[in-house]
Amino acid sequence: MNLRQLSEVLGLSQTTVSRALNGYPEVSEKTRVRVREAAERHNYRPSLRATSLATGRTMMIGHVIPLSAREEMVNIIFTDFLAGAGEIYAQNGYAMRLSVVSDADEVEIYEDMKANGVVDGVLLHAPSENDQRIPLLDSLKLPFLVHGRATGTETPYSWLDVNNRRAIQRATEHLLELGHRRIALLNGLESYDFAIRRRSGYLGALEAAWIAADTSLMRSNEMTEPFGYKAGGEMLDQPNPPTAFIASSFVMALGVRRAIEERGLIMGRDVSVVCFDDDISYLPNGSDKPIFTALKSSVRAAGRRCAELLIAKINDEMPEEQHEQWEAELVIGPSTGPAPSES
Amino acid sequence: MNLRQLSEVLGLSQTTVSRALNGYPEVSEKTRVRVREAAERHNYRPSLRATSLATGRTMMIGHVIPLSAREEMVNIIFTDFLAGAGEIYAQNGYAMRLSVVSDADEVEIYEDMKANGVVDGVLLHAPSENDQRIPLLDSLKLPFLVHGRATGTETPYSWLDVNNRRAIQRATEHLLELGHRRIALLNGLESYDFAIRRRSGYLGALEAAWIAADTSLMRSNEMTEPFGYKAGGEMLDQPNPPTAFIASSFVMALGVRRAIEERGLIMGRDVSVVCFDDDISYLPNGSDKPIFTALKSSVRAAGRRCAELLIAKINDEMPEEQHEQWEAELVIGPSTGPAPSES
DNA sequence: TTGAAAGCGGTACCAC
DNA sequence: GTGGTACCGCTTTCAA
Repeated sequence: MNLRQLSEVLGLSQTTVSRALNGYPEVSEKTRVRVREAAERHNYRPSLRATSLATGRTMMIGHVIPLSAREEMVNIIFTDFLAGAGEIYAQNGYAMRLSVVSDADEVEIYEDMKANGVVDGVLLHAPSENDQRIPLLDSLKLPFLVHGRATGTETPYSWLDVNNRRAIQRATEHLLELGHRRIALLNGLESYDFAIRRRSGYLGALEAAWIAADTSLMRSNEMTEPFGYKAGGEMLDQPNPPTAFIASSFVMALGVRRAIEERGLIMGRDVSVVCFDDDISYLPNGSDKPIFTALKSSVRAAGRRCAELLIAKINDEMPEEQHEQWEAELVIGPSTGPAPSES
Repeated sequence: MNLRQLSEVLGLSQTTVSRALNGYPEVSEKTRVRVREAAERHNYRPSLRATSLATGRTMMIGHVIPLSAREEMVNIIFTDFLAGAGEIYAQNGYAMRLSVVSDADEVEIYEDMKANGVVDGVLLHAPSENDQRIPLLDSLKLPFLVHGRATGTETPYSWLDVNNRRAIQRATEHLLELGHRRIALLNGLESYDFAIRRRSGYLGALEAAWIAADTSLMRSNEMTEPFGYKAGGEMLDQPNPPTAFIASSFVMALGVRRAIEERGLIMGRDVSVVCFDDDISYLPNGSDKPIFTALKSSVRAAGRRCAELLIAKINDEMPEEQHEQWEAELVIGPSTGPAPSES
């Protein structure tokens, strides 16, 4: 049943039926009621295809997942963030359009989206330093919101980010207070802005404690378990191994844990591991070691907030660029482990 | 630049330009080349809004995530499965439409999708026993493919599923061979078909070994870390505790691990834990215990295959319903742990 | 081989 | 308050 058929059934014009259904004020109340009932009775649903052609709006929000960044994405963004955003989208009549795209097409896809007119706005994930997608989206006049930030970008843009720098700084300070002096950082790919900020927090805390950074204790790569295992193991096999690790993600921390246990070392006694993750908060904590992780609910809330801001933007309800920096809901504990043995 | 403008520039009709661009044979080769070049030069991109209204196809595939099943979804489906499906979609010009929906709207959303015409097909996740969505989608004539199976459904439908029953049966047999007699099952919600199959595999292995199932060793709930922790702990505190656990997901296994360690028990010596997960394969394995888990790559492949089948279905290239049951790529090892101590 | 014109199913301007 | 009608931008029949 389409609009024409419905209007014929009612003996009204398409115009009137359309207006009645969309809440225009000039329709008389009795007509509106009659139309609503008929629409309900005939199970009328307007075609979104037609509506979007006529109005230019698709009620879709684009999320682009570059193929190369899959590992990062899977860790950082997917699941809770998307679930949170999806809830808000649903409440506002939007749906999420997810496209996995090979890196070569990364630039073109935004131009396509604009020209095709398949989305009303875009949510940008995992920006890199001076991310080129931001000026691109800006010039395309496609409303967008960045989850994270891109240092070095002069184009004004709205973003929402967790305070990555402070989170890792606190983690480092925490380990320093426990007496650790050789603290390793297993970071995500430092082409991503969040990883740069995390490193900065790590370095800041060390500097404040008058400890020189040791590059043999700093590694950066895809945030996977195998990398945590490999890098962690190599560091432990060094002449002067670390007594504590800060992992940039949960799965990395699992890898480190495996490396530790394989060498007959005891987590929390010989080596401490701390991790920060936007996504999963389940760091196994039976043994005597610190936990340091953002909560799932915090990420979901971030997804919700991003969605709200983006929708406001699409509806032109945002007068100027908005920026929100969140403190991660960090958890430390329950037991923090002893100081490292003197070496 | 739209079709009309392009055709004016070329001094051709919209018809010819459209045909040239869409590879219709009746266009002369020189015209086609000329049109292609002009389209390229003017950066012409056809509006998907208009195309989909005209053709009735949207090049979108719907995935529905019920709000209540979020936890399950996040574990089972999201990430690798979606990434795999997304790759295939992209290769074929499709995109994924993800909608998070409250449970009350679960039925209506499919009717909406059909009437709205926003998707060309639907991928169904986490079916329950006798899932009502299957006859619904069938009657709506909306092409769909089920990831998983729904026992008790008489409507014919295409599905792709991992062999959940055999996977858990093998896990159980494995623990039995190690000498375990009190093996606990922490299952997902048994309203889901996969959970029913897993339980069946567990019971089958016990029965074959002439061991009576003990309901105090069987629990079913959302597959979260807290549930694994709680249920695992309660079982361990029983007068006659289990010597081994089979967890239906990775995060559940982490919860069990926490419960074990909190009680001063040693993983792999006092208690063994085995888990099966479609998603994450990072069961920490430093200590002496069995690992039993499906691989990430296997799930990604499943996503790809599902997408392929669904696209074939949408394009009417599938003569009859297709069913594929996959053996999970299971990993056992590296060390299997000793037999439980006599009690 | 090319073109004119009628859809697809709505929205919104302009009359009445 | 209601209706006629010209779009939105592409596909597709039918005629030339």
